[in-house]
Amino acid sequence: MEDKRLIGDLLSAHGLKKTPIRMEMLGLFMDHDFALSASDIVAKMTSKRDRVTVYRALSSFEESGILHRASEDGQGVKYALCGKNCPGEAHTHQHAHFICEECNQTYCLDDVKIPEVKLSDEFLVNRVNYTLSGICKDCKSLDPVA
Amino acid sequence: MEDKRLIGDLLSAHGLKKTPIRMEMLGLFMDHDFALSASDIVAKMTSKRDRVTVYRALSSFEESGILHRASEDGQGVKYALCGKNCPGEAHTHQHAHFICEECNQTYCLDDVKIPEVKLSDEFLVNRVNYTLSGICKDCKSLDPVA
DNA sequence: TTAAGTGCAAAATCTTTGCAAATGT
DNA sequence: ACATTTGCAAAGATTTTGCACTTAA
Repeated sequence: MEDKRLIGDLLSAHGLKKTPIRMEMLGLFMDHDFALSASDIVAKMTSKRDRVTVYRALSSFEESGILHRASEDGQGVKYALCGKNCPGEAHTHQHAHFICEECNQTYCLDDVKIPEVKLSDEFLVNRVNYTLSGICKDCKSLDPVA
Repeated sequence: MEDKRLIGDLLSAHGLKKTPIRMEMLGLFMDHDFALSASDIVAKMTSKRDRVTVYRALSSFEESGILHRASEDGQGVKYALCGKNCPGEAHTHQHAHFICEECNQTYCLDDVKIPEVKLSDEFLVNRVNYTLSGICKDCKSLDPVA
């Protein structure tokens, strides 16, 4: 992974320490184009780590704006890297997500803008979440049946 | 609640038994215009009931198409009644949901159609979930600050 | 009668909190 | 040095499973 410097910079830029665990965690997010849950991460980490540490790192990353909650499918919240579109604090993550029903992976569709709707003034809208689900490219090719 | 017959019919129509618990559960869903989690239901049930029974009834209702998963905010999946728009098995719940960040209640915006987007053909879309969040009418009136 | 639903006990997850020790800057 | 991060232990919450008992149809 040549992104090591990038990851380090990302951490420092947010006032976080470059510890092995956090470096590895962010590496995982960079290596996957879909969202990861705490459990996903623990499972993928080479060096065995404590779940608690992962939870706290995720919270920390979310607070710092490095990650955002991409989806909460079935059990467990999933996180994804904030792209360039993420406007600092105001986390109106204006892109859609796709969850594969087969492999349960969550993809960030960074290029798909969330269409707007107008709501009755009974509601004050702060955030929008647009999540599609179905079959992803990988599972489609494996599955002869549609 | 005069909907008793309605609820009973709903259960029979799906080949389910009209037990007191299930009747009461569906009554709760009819009495609220927002989604309920298993915990919400247990808390609201007059007669004290087992969580397990509630979980199993919810699964049963979801399978039958009486309820659908409306949102999964933070912890716990929430369910809502399927409206007339719900096309039987193919649960493309084409209406938006609103989650209040203050009281955590989930509203089904049955009248808000989900806008379509086109995805690359890498993805086969089966379902769409469009969830807005912010402050609901009740919390807005209580909160002088916006 | 008999399949569906219930209740209790128990376990598997997921997540949070507190505190002492270790680590990065 | 000092605030951050970690690890362990422990607890709370959510959800699932197994089995015997009850109940609606």
